[in-house]
Amino acid sequence: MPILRIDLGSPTPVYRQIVDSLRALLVNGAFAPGARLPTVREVAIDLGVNHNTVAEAYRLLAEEGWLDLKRYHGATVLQRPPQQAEPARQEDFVQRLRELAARAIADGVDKEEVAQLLGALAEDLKQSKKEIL
Amino acid sequence: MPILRIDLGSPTPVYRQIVDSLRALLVNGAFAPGARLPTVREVAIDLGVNHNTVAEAYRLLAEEGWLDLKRYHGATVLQRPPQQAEPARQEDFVQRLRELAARAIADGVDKEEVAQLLGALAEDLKQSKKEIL
DNA sequence: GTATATTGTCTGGATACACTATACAATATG
DNA sequence: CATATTGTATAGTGTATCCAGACAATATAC
Repeated sequence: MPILRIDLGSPTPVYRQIVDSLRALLVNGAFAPGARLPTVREVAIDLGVNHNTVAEAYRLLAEEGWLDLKRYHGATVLQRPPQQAEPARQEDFVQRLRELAARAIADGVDKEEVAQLLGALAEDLKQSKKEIL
Repeated sequence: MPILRIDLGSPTPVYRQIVDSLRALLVNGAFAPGARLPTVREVAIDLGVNHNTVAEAYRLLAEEGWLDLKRYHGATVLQRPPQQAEPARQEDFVQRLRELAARAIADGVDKEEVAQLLGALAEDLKQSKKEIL
C-alpha cells in the first residue's frame, strides 16, 4: 500500500498530484525533520511512472523548503520555517475552497455532508494547533 | 468589474478556471433557471482571452447539465436535477480539501484562520440548506 | 581498498494540451 | 431584406508533460 495514490486519468499532472499529497503529509507532520523520503525511483515504481516525474515533484518541494535534495544521498525532510502569508493567499484559499465545495455538491454529495466534512477538518486543525502549545 | 476573475499565470488552464468559478456561482444559485449568461465573446473580451477558450468552458458546463447551449441563441441556465454521488466522490473531496488546506497553511496562513474559514463555509452551507426547506 | 550499486540530475525527444486565429452558417435584429 | 450576432469547426503554434537513457559522485559490500 503506497503512501501516495494518484490518478493517472486526472487532468492535473502527475508530478503536481505528488507535490500536493506529499505537501499535505508534510504539513501534518507525517515525517519528522531529518527523516529520509523514499527515493525517486522507489516512488516511481510504486506509482507506475517514470522516475523523472517524481524527481520533478521532489524538486518543487525542495524549492518550497520542505526537502533537502542531495545527489547520491536522497531526499531528507527539513525543518521548514513558517512563512509569512501575503493577504492575497487567504482570498485565494477561500475562492478555491468555495469552488471545491461547489463541485462536490454538484457531483451529488449532500450539502450537509459537505458542511460536516468541512467542520470536521476545522476541528482537526484546531486540535493540532493545541498539540503544539 | 467582471463576475469572473481568472489568473492567466496559474498552472490550471483558463477554461478550467472559468468552469470552476462559474460552477460555484451556479451551485450558489446566482443565476436563476432561464437566465441568459453573457455570450462567449463578451466573457472573452472581459477576461482578455480568445472566445474559443470561453466556449470550451461553456461546453463543459453544458455537459454537466448546467447550461443549454444553442447556436445563434446563447447560453441559458438550466434547472439541473440533483446528481447521485458515487462514494468515491466524497473521499476525493476530503483528500482535495486536505491538500488545499495544507497549501494554505504552507503558504503562511495561520492554522486557526484556516479552521475559521472552513467553519464559516460550513455554516453558510447549513444556512443555505435551511432556506430551501 | 576496490568493485558495484545507488542516487538525483541532465539531455533529448515524443506526444498531448491550451490557446489562438480565422472562417462558417443559421438565427436575431433593424 | 440586409446586417449583426451567436456558438461551432478547423488549423496552426507554442508549451507542458512525461518518458527513455546516459551520467557521475557517493554509498555500500566484500
